[in-house]
Amino acid sequence: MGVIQGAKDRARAEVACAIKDQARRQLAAEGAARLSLRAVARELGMVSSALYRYFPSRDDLLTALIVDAYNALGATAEEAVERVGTADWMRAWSAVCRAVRRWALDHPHEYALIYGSPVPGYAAPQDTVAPASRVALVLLEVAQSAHEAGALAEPDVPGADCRSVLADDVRLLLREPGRTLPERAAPRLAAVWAQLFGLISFEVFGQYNAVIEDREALFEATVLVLAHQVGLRPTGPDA
Amino acid sequence: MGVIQGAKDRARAEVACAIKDQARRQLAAEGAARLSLRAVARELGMVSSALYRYFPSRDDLLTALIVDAYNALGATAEEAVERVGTADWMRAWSAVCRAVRRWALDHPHEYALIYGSPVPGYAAPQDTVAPASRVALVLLEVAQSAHEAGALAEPDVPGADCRSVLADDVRLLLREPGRTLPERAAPRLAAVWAQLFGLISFEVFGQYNAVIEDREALFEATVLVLAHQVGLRPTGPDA
DNA sequence: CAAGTACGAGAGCGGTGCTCTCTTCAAGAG
DNA sequence: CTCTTGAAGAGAGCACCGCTCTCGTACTTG
Repeated sequence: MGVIQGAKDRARAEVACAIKDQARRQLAAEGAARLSLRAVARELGMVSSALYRYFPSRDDLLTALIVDAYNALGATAEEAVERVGTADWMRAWSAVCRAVRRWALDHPHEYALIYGSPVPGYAAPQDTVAPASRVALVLLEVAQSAHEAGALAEPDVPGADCRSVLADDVRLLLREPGRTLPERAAPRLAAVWAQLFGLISFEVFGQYNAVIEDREALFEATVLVLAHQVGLRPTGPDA
Repeated sequence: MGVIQGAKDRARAEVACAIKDQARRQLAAEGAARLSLRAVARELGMVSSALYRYFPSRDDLLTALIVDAYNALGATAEEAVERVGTADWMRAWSAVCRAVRRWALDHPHEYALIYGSPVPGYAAPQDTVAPASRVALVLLEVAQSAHEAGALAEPDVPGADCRSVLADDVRLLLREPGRTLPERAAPRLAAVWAQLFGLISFEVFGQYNAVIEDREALFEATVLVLAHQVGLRPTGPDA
């Protein structure tokens, strides 16, 4: 087969896609816990055993959904930053955070799948790490552009920076061509990354019920604090 | 029956406790998804139907475990602050955060049960809200003691405070006798509360895999930033 | 002592993930 | 064009699950 895959492979990919779509629909309706292979097959007019030709187990189907969810969220974040550009880094920062929150609220079960309790096993399969890091990379890109403009401040809390916390993979990533962000800024960013999702998780998972009323206002305000924590300072008037 | 419950009630409570213990053991070993009523009953030498005399459904057993987990974590936080006192509020703040993180890392599946994806239904039962707020109340207590010492600073990020985000329940709580914390400090605290658990969740749920190596160092450093964000400033030399 | 009741056992229902076998059918090799 | 090979789906079946119902028993209570 050449660049154009044969009809058979195309059909196979289409069926796999239909299975994922139906599974995603059940996921959105009932949550990951109640997602059933048999129900998916039933809805698609197949018999349950046929489904195993495409996904070797329920966990593999879930993993595929996880990868898709990471990619959907990552694409959302990337689109947000593309739409506003990084010249005004404060605006870009807020736009990305807002887009991530919006996606999470619109897809609570998919969000729970990727940022809630890890459902299958305890170690995420290797093919989830790249999609999972897309949002973080977008945040890094915003910080990078601020740094290039010389507007990445040092933290104003003493002892907030710490050395040698980064894994080697990330250290290498930071040394890639085009990346000039100092290594000591990365831990701050990683912490803020986690804090951002903590904020969103509390809202999506209902921890703010009967505590916070106007969650959007709190989110918007806190996103500014997080930007400050990374070192971003209000964009100058020339932006 | 008087204050001392009859033998029958005592036996009933003991069996219910044994069921929860066994369930907790399976939870720790396999996770909430794989917790099975039949396996619990089998391990206890009963038949599965007998278990329904104590918990009307699997979800009810899970809810009981959730309440217990919230209480265990809450007690841990309370003990931490009792051990160091609130005179040195920075030390108290770090101690509480550290204790919560320690508990989470020691009980990952129980942590996932309460701060991961909500497993049963979407609305948490009413009897979980009080246990769930114990950690937040401890953090509030630390902030309160700093405020009494006149050491609760205003945020240094413009626009970080916002009005009318609090639910009425919390507003009432803040007006209880002995509570003098200004209402505008509460949203900051709520945001930091969520951010703290975001930090811990990323570590427990493996989001920091291949990203952050020395998670403890990053946590300790970030906890200081969070304290700063609440308004806590380093305790004076007279503490 | 008698009535009532809480408890455990057991069978059973419908559902699940997953495996195995069997048939069909279409693509590629000669 | 025939023949072979392999992939796809159907169906039965296994072990397990949550949950319900019934039935004997043992204990508490009036």
